[in-house]
Amino acid sequence: MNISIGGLAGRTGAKVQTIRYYEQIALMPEPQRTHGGQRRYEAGAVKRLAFIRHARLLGFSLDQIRNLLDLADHPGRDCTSADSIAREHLGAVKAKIAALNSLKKELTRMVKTCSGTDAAHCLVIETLANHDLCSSANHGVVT
Amino acid sequence: MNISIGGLAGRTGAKVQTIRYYEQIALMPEPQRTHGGQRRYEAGAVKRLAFIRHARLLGFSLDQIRNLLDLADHPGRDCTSADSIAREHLGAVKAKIAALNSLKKELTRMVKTCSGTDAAHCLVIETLANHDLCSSANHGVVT
DNA sequence: TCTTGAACCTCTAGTCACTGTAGAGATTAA
DNA sequence: TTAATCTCTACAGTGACTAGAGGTTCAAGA
Repeated sequence: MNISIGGLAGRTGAKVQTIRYYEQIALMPEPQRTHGGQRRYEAGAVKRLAFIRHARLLGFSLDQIRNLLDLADHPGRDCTSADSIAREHLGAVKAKIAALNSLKKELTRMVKTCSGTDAAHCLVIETLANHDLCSSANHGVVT
Repeated sequence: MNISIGGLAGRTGAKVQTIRYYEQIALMPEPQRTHGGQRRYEAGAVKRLAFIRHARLLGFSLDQIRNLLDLADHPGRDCTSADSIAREHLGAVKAKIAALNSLKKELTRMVKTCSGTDAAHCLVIETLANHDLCSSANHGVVT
């Protein structure tokens, strides 16, 4: 193996800077260096980074990923906490979907009725200015 | 009127620090001050801040809100751009919902089959380690 | 009028997960 | 050998706030 940081980036889809960042926050271990100071990675690094990127794509936070990696590094350990991290995240995703759906409804109502004339009679602006025109108790999402 | 920053916060649900932040980025105008230097707000400030908070609840960015406020300040102007800001935002919300739904599917599959034993056979960890076990082409969301 | 304590002030730094830049040095292919 | 490409460190910036330190002002009660 012994690939450069660019090679690792190419293999995993992560950016070079992102890899260095992961090393900085100790999510990736410090690799060996060449005589000239450049990083050289083993096969294990590709696996680990792929794990991280995949978990990021699924929306896990780096802190959650840190815990998941810790578990992955110790195969004998009880995996209940991995399960609960995933369940917790699933719950958050579901909540976000619900909030966004209520948002969508509101926005659709706002947009549908805009006649596109002057701002004085624009429903978009009017709705925003006047909370009563809106059914939003609280969408609970700030995107 | 002539209320303090705390009074304004109480009336709108914004935090005191947030109001000062909005002033700093020129989203809220600089209010009058008491002899001792404390902020005192007129009724217009309550309206404007309510507009901002409402728009934030609906997920608009501060930049979008800046544009919307500009339109609200000029009632004679054409409101097409307000409409298009709202439409654009609606599109983003819809896209996010779609991405989160595909995420939810994936996570549900991951979580459902976890037997809760040791990490060596944990599907959560296995799925993350092995991209092939996962149907995610790209969920497109990083939450 | 004086005292008290809650609310206010400014300023700075931190959050999350990166991304981008500058200027210098290392490596590789022709 | 030289040019092109890659990599290095260090730091600033993103969005939308939030938190804290350390000091000042205001309004209400005695």
